[in-house]
Amino acid sequence: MSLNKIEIRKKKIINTATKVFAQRGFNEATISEIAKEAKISEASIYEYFSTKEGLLFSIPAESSQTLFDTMAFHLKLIQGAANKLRAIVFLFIDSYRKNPDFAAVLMLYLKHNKKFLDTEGHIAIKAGIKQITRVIDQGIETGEFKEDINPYLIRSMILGTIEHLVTNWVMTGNPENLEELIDPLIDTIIQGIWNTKNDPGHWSLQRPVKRQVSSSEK
Amino acid sequence: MSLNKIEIRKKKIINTATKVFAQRGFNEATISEIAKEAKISEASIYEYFSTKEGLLFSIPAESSQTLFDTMAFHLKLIQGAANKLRAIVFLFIDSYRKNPDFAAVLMLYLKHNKKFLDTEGHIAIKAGIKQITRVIDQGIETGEFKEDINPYLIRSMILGTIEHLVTNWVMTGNPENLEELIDPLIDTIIQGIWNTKNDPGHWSLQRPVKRQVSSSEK
Amino acid sequence: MSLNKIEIRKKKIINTATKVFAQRGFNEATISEIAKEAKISEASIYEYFSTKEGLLFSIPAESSQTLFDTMAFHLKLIQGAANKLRAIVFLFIDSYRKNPDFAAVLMLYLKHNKKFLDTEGHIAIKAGIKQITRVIDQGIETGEFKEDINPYLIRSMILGTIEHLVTNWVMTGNPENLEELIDPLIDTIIQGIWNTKNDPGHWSLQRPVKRQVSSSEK
Amino acid sequence: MSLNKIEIRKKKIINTATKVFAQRGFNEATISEIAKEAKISEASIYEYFSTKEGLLFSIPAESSQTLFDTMAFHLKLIQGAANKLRAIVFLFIDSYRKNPDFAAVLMLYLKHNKKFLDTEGHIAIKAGIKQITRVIDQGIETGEFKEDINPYLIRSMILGTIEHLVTNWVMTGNPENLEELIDPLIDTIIQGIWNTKNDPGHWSLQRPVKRQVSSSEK
DNA sequence: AATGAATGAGCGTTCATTCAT
DNA sequence: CATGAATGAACGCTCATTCAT
Repeated sequence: MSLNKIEIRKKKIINTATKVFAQRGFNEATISEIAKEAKISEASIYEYFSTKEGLLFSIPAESSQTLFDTMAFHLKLIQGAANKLRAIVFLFIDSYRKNPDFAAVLMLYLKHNKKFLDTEGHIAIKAGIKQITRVIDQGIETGEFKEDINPYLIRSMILGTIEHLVTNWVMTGNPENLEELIDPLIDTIIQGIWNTKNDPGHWSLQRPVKRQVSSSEK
Repeated sequence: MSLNKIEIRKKKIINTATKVFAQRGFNEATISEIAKEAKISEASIYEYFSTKEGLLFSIPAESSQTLFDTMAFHLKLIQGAANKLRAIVFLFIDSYRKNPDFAAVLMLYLKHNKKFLDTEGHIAIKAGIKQITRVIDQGIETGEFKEDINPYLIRSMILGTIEHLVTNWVMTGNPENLEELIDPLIDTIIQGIWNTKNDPGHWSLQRPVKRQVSSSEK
Repeated sequence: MSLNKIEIRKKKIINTATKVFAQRGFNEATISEIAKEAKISEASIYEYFSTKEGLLFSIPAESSQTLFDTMAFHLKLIQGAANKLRAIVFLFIDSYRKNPDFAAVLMLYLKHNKKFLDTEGHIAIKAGIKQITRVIDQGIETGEFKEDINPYLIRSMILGTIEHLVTNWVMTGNPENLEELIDPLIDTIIQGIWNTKNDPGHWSLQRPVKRQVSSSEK
Repeated sequence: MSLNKIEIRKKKIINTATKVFAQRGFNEATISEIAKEAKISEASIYEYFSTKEGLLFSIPAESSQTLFDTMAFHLKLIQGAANKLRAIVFLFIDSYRKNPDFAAVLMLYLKHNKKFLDTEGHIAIKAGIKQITRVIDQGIETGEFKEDINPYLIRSMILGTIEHLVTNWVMTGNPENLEELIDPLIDTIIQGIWNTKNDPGHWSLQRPVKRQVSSSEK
């Protein structure tokens, strides 16, 4: 787990770049600025990253991997597609809340960059996102969710809402308490896709289960 | 309705800029490129728009106004908050589908630009978005929607999902048939917020109403 | 003496230009600025003056002529080269003091412009300056001044000192009381060139004569 | 005394800029021209000087310092305020004659630039000029000069005349033999301020002393 | 491996000037 | 005659990137 010298320098550059990009904007930020802040020469940055955009694209690699690994780990422990979806939403939002600079870079400079699509970092993200689709598919198979729902749409609703909320948050500082929206969000979606034929009860009855998940995420 | 010569030139610049920004990206695009494409001198562009970014920020003004005016008009004709929400989603997506370059500029270069927030154009957009909140509030008041829903969240779900879908569409070309997602999207959300105490029936029963609205939107 | 409409417009442009050039600097000033201030269109300025620099070069024409005409008039009334030189210095400094914007333009933007040398305006100035040389030559001929002085040098001392003082004044505001330096300046120079062989007395003894000249200049 | 590589480059830029500004004029000259002439990239110029005007303002720093240091050195060796003033005039004119490009830049583009007043280079010049005032004050104290002369005026006469002569020279090429005006200039001024009460003799009797100073300045 | 120094390449922007009305 | 509108022609300046040490 210990990083060698090179990895440490690389990490320092990425962390500094994340911070500088988030605060000043990608285009406004300069390599010289990042170098100065990281106390590393500009030339050295180019030892590790081939271009300024390459540096930007390297930012999500690790953080995303960590998030999606954590996600995979938890999903195994949780029963039921609905509960799993809730965990996913929670983990996403929690991760962004804890890394606001990273969230800003992701939401403002990566998610809308066509060149990012062909990137290592984006592939990792796509893989992570597939976990959502898988959970939805699972929910349909087990009869938890309606048969006729469109998994791509549901996934887009989840991601889109999160992105919208987090983007608003990094841009304006609102809403201050992102986490408070997790339960209502997931409730609304689950209720919209819940298969009442198999289970006429309401999703909200299963809250206790969710609470446990929630507390285990500390 | 007829535009004078200056207004025509201004419009031509905005239209060309929209196209060029959409195709080449805001930073990659140059004023010289826009000028050449619009067959207008670079200097003339600066007669009308003080900076390149100012030109970018001027793009949404008119289109947005048109969209939100149309929206206000239709909302008056439609009964029921649920039906109104559906119309809103339809109008948004339809408008983006018909103006892909504008959609691209909005989704990729405006929505994530902090400086845009202080802009005339953004104020117009904010006013338009308030219409959504108003409809949701209305739905709660009339008992159509549950009492305990968070209007900000519901609005964010609607906008976030649309943004996510449209962004994907302008970036990758998928999904090709955005419109097909309108019904399922609105169904899912309405079902999530439908007040079953007052109306145990399902939203989906009201489809015929929606269909009419839909066809009237041509 | 009455000016026709065209001459009035021309004069207004020149006066405004003098003011704007003095306050903002020749290069920093724009034609648009002058046009706005003079409430005349930019294009109209080009009706009267072929280029921005041409406008600058047109500024001294009239003022200089007036100054040198006044000078010629007074010189005829005054007896003695020394007294005449004093009158000259007085008239120069007085004229600059009364037209600070003109003085600034002359000292800061005309006197050091090589292109100005070939100009109508400069020819007028040269003619005016010749009056100084003529007075010095006269003083030598009449035996008032030493035989071996260099008229070009004496003229340069007079002009150079005035230019230096006035330049300082327009740039910094000091010295506030330019007029107070007229007497000491002329005293020092005259004493330096006074022919003591013919008149062992001192120039300063002739003060009463100067005083009269001075009061006649009101 | 040996300059490192960077200092050499900086010096090369300043020298080239001095030449180009002198020959083409400050506004007409372009950075690209200077870069080409100095065989250094335009960007490199901006490594050392933040703006074109900053480059202009950096020109006098060194040359002025050298002149004023030389001046201070010689003034210590020379007896008598009058002799000292002569040395000062000589050193000024000699320095300009040997560096005509520098003289041109100083006379045409620096001395009349308000922004230059706040500059490092101007502060050095002011300090140098104070030496003149000091010598004049000294002359008054020792009784060499009259008690009632205005040191500021005398200093202005010396500087003004030099500036006028040098400006004429750099603009038109005349007078070709500036040095020949040194003696008459200083004679005239000294005679104008010489205290005949203490020393009824004439300044011109002291010529032999001056001659020695003069020859030591080669 | 690390960096100080150097630069190529380009772009937004400004105005003096012109022209059609 | 007067001008609103249009533009040609430059130029200063910035950085991402490279190179020599």
